[in-house]
Amino acid sequence: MILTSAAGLVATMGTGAPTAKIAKVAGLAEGTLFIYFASKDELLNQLYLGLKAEVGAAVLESYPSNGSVRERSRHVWDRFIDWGAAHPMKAKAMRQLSVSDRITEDSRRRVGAVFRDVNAMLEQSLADGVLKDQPQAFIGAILEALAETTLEFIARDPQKREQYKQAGFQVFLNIITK
Amino acid sequence: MILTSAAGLVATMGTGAPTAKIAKVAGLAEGTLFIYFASKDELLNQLYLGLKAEVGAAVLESYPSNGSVRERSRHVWDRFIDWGAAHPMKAKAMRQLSVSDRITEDSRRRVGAVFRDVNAMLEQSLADGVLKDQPQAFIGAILEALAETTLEFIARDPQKREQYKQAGFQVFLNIITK
Amino acid sequence: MILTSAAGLVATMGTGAPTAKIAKVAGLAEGTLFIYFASKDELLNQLYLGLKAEVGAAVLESYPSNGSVRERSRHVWDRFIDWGAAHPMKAKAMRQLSVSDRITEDSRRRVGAVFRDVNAMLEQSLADGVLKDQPQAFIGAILEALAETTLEFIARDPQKREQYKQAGFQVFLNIITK
Amino acid sequence: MILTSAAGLVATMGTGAPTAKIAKVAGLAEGTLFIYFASKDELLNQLYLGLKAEVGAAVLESYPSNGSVRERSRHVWDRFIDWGAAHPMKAKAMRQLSVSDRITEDSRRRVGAVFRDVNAMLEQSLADGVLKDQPQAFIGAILEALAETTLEFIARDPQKREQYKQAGFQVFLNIITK
DNA sequence: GATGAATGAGAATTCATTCAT
DNA sequence: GATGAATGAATTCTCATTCAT
Repeated sequence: MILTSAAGLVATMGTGAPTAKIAKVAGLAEGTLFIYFASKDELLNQLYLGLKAEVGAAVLESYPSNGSVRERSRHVWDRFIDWGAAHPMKAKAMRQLSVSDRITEDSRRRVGAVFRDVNAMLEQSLADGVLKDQPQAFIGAILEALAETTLEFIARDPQKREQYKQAGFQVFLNIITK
Repeated sequence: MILTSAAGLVATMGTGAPTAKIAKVAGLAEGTLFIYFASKDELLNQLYLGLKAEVGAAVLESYPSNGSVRERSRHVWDRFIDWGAAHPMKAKAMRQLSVSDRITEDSRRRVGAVFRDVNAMLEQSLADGVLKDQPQAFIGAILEALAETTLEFIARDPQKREQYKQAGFQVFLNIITK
Repeated sequence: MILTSAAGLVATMGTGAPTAKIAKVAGLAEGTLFIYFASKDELLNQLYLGLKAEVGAAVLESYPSNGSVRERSRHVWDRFIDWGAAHPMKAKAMRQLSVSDRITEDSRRRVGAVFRDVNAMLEQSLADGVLKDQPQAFIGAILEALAETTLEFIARDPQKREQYKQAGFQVFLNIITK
Repeated sequence: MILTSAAGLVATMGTGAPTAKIAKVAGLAEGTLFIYFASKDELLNQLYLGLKAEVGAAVLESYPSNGSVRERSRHVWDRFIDWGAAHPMKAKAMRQLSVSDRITEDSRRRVGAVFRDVNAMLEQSLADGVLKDQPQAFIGAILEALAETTLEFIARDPQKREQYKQAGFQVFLNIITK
């Protein structure tokens, strides 16, 4: 699949990864890629949206709607980290794409929509956290940065996965509650 | 100065900014750039190191060695954010460079050295924070991510600078203390 | 019909018009075009021949064989211009094809054959025109160039159609008679 | 020189001639061409303007301002045809460019300016020719088409050069005078 | 040291043509 | 016959790097 090989190459080479290489890794000829994506920018944006949607789905699956704040936070955090640890390339690609100027404002806005449910949950939980009066986008960005950093360290040293995961969660909980 | 114009262009165009353009903005001819830097990769790495050194210096200047944890944390945080808000281009360039595969492992290691003093301070402060048993690098990375995110939002909406700065600090304090 | 849509696209895009686009406008799939034409060059040549045949037929229809030189000239000229004004796309496509190196010598020769009858008529009329001793092909080419130029101006400013048509005819008559 | 080799290749291959081939024929590397011309379109337009300017200069040189209409017409015609016969590639390239949609309206307008002097001369001469009431642009286009056609035949059969030149002139004179 | 023209290896993209269905 | 996905060579353009002046 094109997006899968794109994720791998963007992870290691950044958004500068050649379309020809992406196609070849996907088992296709150079030109074939452009049947599915009108341009490299479109491919990059679709990749970004696809990855975000994937995390979103992973996080929301069997979400304990009636659990305590702690339970729900734990669920969100664990799912996010587990997904990232299981797909380190995708996680790294996501980081690269986040800072790229080739991702349009429109794409970034759509991602907000995908995470609306997650954010709604967070908002309730934030009742008395340190960030209670901040815009959701800011809180979301901080948590994302926290998760990405945690994943980066897990990727570097997979054996300490649980340790980092746990430590990250402490910070997470600290941020959204008290 | 070459590095200054490089920072500006890397901020807006990413690491793909042409050396020719960097040279021109610096008031030099294309080829002259390569008298000072053997290759673009070297320029990029020097830029990365230079920016990090600059933040490091800003953060450590008139550091209140004998202050309370809160005072010292506040100092570090405020200096970091103030520097970033005063030099949004440099801050953005730093973010671009952080995810680039053109920054060598060696450069990343050297940066650790630059921040040794900051980290040492943090370590003392961490006596009973949530991250007390985590490797310094992890803690440093989380704080860096937090600061970068905060700066990103300040850059987008400079009027809310103090609000974001304050909120970010709360998270910061929460992380390193209790 | 393939040739019809080809005419339209060659008119606007030149001979570089993609076969895929031609097929789509004709309501066919990309590959289907090559069932009817072995290659793009063949399509282009057939288009060229088809257009020339169409003009030839238009010009010869109800040709006043027994009329005076003036009457016959007038007939030829009016028919040519009327056809071109009625089918500006076809006329423009013809011009594009005329200068293209993808039209074979063979095709150009065949066109001569199509116009044999028109030329025969002209030859009689030339008894004492300025070009009386010139090769038919030269005379034909000059008249064609004259007609194409006239059509170009009519296409640009359709309101002055009759004015250009009349002026062009004066030149035409001047060339073939005295 | 780039424009010279471009003229040769556009003459034989049309505007589709690859920039890489143009550069190579000019004795340069592929990329070097783009130091002198920002894009292929710019190259094509400059070529067009250059060729037109060259003809313009050839035609106006030692123009007999005080001669009779016949003398001045003869001068213009002979110079044009001689130039074209001496530079068949340039003449053919000019024809290709004339029908190309890559030549901007602006370029075409500039050419009008270059030929202002020639046109001024023609206008005086037209006092009682068949085209006396037509717009200069139309007359100019017809004469250009006539000259191009004449050159085409000379290129095909250089031995008959004087014959075609003379015959073309008769038509020319017939058009602009009586 | 400084210059900037020249290089040529890529890069993204297009398109005629093929072929399995 | 018809389809349209797949191909990969060809095309325009970019850019790090070199080197004669």
